[in-house]
Amino acid sequence: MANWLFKTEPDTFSIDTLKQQKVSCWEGVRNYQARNMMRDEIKVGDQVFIYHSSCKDVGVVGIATVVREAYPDHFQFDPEGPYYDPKSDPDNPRWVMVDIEYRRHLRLVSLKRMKANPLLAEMPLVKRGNRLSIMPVTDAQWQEILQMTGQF
DNA sequence: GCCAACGTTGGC
DNA sequence: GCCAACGTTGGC
Repeated sequence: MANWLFKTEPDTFSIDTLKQQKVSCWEGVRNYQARNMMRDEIKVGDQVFIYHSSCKDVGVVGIATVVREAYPDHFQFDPEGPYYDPKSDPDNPRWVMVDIEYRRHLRLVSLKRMKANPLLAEMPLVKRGNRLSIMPVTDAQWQEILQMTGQF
């Protein structure tokens, strides 16, 4: 079983939204590296840290689990929507999404604290300029971040 | 296939 | 709102 971190802008979709919906698709990923991870590696039962970006309290805010593996992201075919990709072929969709289920909130683990923790130095998240919206998290990193919440 | 221009991401 | 860093695009 693997662990992941998914970034989201809470103004668009937050951990609270996910809690309300319980299960949600993770649409709108338009980056090949992130897509490949969804398509090839993310499995049902994998654990996911939800991370809030571009907001006041940037950091890890909760946990979800994967409940459905990669399937075509239909938002790529909606010309009215923000995730439209005119170059994607309906017979061979370019973009996929997975479904995740809300598990729990966590006490915020801020990006600032993660950057200051040597044990997390290898996370793509804390490396300068990294913009991956989906990234793998090692077991050690997962445990360390849980520890940093002070809840466990 | 190179690479400059451009658009986007995302922390601050 | 600024701007550095990155990915993508498109001319050649």
